[in-house]
Amino acid sequence: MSTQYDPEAIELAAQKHWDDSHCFEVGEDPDKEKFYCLTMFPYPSGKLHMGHVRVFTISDVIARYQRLQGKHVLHPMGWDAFGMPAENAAIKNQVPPAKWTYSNIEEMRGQLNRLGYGFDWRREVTTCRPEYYRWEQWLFTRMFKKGLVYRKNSVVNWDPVDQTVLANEQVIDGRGWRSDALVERREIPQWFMKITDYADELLDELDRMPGWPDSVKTMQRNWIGRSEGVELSFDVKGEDDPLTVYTTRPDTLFGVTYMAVAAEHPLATKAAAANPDIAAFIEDCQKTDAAEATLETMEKKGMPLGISAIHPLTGDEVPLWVANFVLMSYGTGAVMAVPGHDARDWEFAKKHDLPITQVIAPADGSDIDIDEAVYVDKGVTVNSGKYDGLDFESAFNAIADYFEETGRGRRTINYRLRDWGVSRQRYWGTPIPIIYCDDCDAVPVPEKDLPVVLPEDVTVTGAGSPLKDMPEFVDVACPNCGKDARRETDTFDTFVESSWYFARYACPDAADAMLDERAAYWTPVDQYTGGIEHAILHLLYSRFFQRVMRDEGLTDVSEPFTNLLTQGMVLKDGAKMSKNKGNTVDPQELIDRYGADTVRLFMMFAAPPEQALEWSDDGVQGSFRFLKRFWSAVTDHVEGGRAGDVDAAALNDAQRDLRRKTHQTIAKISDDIGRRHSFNTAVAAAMELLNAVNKLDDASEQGRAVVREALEAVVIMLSPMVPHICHELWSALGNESSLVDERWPEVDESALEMDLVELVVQVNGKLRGRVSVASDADKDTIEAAALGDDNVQRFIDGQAIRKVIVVPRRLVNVVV
RNA sequence: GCCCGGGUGGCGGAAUUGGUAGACGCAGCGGACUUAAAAUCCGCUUCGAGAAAUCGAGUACAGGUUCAAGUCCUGUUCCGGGCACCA
Repeated sequence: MSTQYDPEAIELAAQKHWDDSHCFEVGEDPDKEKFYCLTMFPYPSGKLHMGHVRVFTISDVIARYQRLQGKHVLHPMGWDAFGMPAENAAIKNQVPPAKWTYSNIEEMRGQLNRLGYGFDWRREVTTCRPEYYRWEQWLFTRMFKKGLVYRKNSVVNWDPVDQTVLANEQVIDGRGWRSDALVERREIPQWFMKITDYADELLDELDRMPGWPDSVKTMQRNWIGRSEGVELSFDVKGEDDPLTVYTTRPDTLFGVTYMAVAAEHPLATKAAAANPDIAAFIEDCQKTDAAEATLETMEKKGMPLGISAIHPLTGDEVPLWVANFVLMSYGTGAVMAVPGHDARDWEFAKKHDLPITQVIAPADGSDIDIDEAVYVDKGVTVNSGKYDGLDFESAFNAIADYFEETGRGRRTINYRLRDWGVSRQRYWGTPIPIIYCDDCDAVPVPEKDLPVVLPEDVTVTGAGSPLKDMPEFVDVACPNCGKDARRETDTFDTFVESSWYFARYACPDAADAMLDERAAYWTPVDQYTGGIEHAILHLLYSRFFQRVMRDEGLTDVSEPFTNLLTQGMVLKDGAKMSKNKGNTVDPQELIDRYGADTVRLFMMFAAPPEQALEWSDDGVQGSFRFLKRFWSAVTDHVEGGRAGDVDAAALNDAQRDLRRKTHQTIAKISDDIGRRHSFNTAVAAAMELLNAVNKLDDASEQGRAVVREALEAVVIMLSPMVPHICHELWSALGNESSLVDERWPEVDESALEMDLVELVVQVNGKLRGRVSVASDADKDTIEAAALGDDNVQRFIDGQAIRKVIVVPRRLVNVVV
């Protein structure tokens, strides 16, 4: 064999071997323990970027590791193929989105193969294909029949110049990205899915998901935002209907000094009709984009409506304001303001000179000045009439009881979570399978007429969906009454496609059903890997869809992803790699120069998977250098012929030390990959072992035997990260088998035993010496040895020893 | 603004359950090999003092708990992710 490490030759040979043996194509085998390893599928944007390489390598490492553990591993790949970039490319280059997308997929599939990922390509799923999206349309019509979808008006960003709806991403500093016009909020009818019907289940189940990071579970809990509160009615002077507000702090009710409604609220609309200033203010409120971050960070503005509500307990008049920070989409679109005990209300009251009343006092009796600082903690009620002197819970219950008894309010549970708006005014997406008839209203497309196929031969101009100008698409007979009717031209949010693709991989060719019995074998996903940026939306929508599919009888599984790994971004010069910033590194160039294994190794070694990874050209060099050392360590060894087996009883000290290191390393790497997903430390441990192998200059029979044992272990254990070089070295070591069919090495506990251990000795917590003691030495022996150290005695310096703390096999701390 | 992370040598990072701060690698410095360069190999490498032994300081900042804190607690600060139409 060649002594020169030639990555391209060995990588192409290894890839050919995997292809020819079809080793990554898996069927269902009920006798084997299955492991479904999945990565978030990519949007086919053109070429692979470093973020892709990172996430797919992590996933491939886990998949290959689990296979070496003897599991039956499914590792599929597909394409999240609908989305805005295809339309943007279409406008720019005059290429139909479909054509652009399919050619990107071809390019990227080739790159994935060159990186040596062990995907089962027979299961490839492409979401823009009718065979895929027809089932999503089908499920939507089932949800329609169950009342799980509905249509209502909701807010979009409107570009008044381009006369088109903009995504939040297309709004830059409140202006349209092409027209530069000030964006307006506008309401249009859109379809919604009732994810709120599942809010409690989605929330409660988080407590039983040990395989997810706590941070993601916390984010989802906060996003769902379940709160227990009270709905209260305030009479409004001159109005028949009362104004209803929701509060989680009814204990502060006596502190209400004003109320505020959203700009879209009917009371505001009514007041605007009579007052041009208010009308102007409301119009001004519309001149902003719809993103919550914008609303929350912009200057809090408001205006009195000139009408008053009546405080339900005191009978006082409370002025009504319209304010830009009240959201029509949350709660009732109106809030009661308690400036003494709510930070935002306090600031607003200060600014507009509204009264601030203290109605809660600190429970510890300390004094506060409510004019100086807001007090938001729970405490004891004051200035609250007959409700004075109550703690939070008593006040909450007393006031809630009063409102329920008088029929003016009720205890209620509120969610921050809103129903999922799935309509998009875009072309390149799944057509929403609805037909509008003047007589029958919105009618779902019957199952026999599915899929509603998206025409692919179109010209995209950027001014609205081209579907609107295609009578052959739009004009259709009502499935109910046969009258002339119009097809919906909006398409689904692309999150709909990504909310169930993981299940479809189990049975991508199922022609008669969304899922078949193969899904029961493979789902749920055992290990899901993807970007932390998907911590809420994609992962929550998928959990919702899984339950919708369950309730449709398609599966018994409720939670789609048992274990979740969220990987960090790839940065260069401290910023995310992106075309905009011009700081991208093309993975293909590095593959051409160093080979796929070097790129994979650097990705795994440079940072733990959850953290951001700082790109380093020098670091890539280092990974390449390591692989060259690895290559020559093995090829040098096999030049001496195949070494025999280890005879543990015949080893000298140096041989025993290396063998101990080998088995310590097996234990460490197994734990690092299998449990901790700490790939960087696993690689470091393999490097250390290889350094130790290179230091042992011993051509004796047992010397070569312990080296072979170490090298074989390293070859197997590094193979998930650098599969090609390991494939080649495995056969170089004289093995007939294919490495992918091997088993992970086992720890020989007897090799780990040690006679002596080194302990650290501290005096008052500071390191002052080291002692070697027998590994089974008792506390007194250890103490005596520690006190016998010269430097330790120097620091004790005759002072009285107050305490000696002995931590077995670690340290001794002498407290004087 | 709100929610979730993170901050450790010149750099990426390690320290897994509160117990030796800096594993492993990069860069740098010194040496070997070479006519020379590249490649490779060996040694040193947190900062300060010292010939050395060793000592002092040190994990964003300010406090606290503990025999012992990078790790736990309180407050601050900076950076990143998400905020419902980017994917």
